[in-house]
Amino acid sequence: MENIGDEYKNYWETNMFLQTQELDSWGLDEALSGYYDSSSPDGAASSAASKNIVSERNRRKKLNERLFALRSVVPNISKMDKASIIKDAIDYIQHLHEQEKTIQAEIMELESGVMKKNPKQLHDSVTSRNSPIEVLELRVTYMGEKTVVVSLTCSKRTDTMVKLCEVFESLKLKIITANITSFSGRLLKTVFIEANEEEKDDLQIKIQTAIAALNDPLSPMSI
Amino acid sequence: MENIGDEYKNYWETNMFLQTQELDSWGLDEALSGYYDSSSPDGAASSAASKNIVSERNRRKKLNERLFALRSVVPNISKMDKASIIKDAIDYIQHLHEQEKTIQAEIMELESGVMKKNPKQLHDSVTSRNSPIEVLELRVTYMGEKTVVVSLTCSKRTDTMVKLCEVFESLKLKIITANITSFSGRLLKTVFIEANEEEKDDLQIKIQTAIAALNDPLSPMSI
DNA sequence: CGAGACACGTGACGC
DNA sequence: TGCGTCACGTGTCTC
Repeated sequence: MENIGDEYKNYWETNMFLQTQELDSWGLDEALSGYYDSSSPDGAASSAASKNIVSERNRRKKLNERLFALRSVVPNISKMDKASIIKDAIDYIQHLHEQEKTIQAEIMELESGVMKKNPKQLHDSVTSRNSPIEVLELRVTYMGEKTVVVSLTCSKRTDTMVKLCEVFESLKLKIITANITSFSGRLLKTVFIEANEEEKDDLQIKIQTAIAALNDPLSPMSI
Repeated sequence: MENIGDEYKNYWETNMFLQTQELDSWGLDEALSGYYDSSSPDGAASSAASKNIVSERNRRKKLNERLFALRSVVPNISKMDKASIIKDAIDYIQHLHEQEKTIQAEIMELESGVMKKNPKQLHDSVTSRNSPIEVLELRVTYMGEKTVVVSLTCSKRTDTMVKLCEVFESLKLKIITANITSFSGRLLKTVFIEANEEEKDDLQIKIQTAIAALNDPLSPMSI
């Protein structure tokens, strides 16, 4: 009688995440509810209990759908925990807040630079060390045949493409083929690298630290 | 025996939201757990059951704290429903996404607006003296709809990709979308640029001179 | 009174 | 083996 719970187990922990709509297999609830209410001979009470059960079920279902929707709008989600999903969402919102401030500062700088008649000064101040790389997603996958694919998405800022290339150039990897494409304010870089499966995680760490070090040269991130 | 639930009721629906930390009034859990387990005579089983109970309690508590924290980073929250909190968070994140796109478009416009009058050398220190860019093919084509496509092939050397990006970055073009792919010692860069047909030839000259200037900064190639 | 929202204890499942 | 996570049914409160 607990098999319904089992289905939901699969909902959370296996790979059927892409059809969150069609697990509406609750049609036999009414029949079951009568079975549970063996202590109360009153029909009205059992009806109320079943109502409560199905209502609660719908509430939980709605909540899970909401949670799943929240997960879908937050990039870079690692763990599928309910708590982790909410935590990642919080971190992401705070990240967006910081990013908004950064971008607005950049806009202010650009505007104030336009006001002045000195384009040289403007460009130097903007180019020097502003607009860090904002990584939106970083995915490192082992594809077999000793090849690892790195897929990186970030927002397009000033010199972002240059810095991105510098990062991968500095890591001295065995790059098979690389590709950068830019669209609608985004930058997507895909790199095929010759490496074993064990080097995958290490590679991801390396890339992250390299980008972090480039964004903030002051901190001694070099392990 | 259900008074604990009552406290939590107040936690959600009254005004004690500001002390989400100090409702640690679960100290008598162990004593109660033994009471609940009246069906199992085994002491070890009751211990396990109580462990599960307190663990589950902590899990729920953590989840509620997370949800509360999520609520605190999302402005303009009207309803206190769990589902509504998550929904508002989703809407807020999507709102931030749209806003980010708008602002980035604004930045792009601002940057391309600066490009108008800037005869001075942009990057005075590109440095890197070795391995010049060896252009194998440069094709500039007008595609209609005010778009010009630049297709450039060169041999892959050290930092070639970086330099290539720098070149196009320094020209301050209205780039619609760009793409670099590397294969078998070659580098192919494709750039879609917003420009009229008349600017086509001028564009080709600009790119050639920029690359030449980068390869040999000593010669006064700057128009 | 019912409808909705919540916390609780419980059994099950995976690591 | 425990430990963490989950969905479930239930009792209780508020509107």
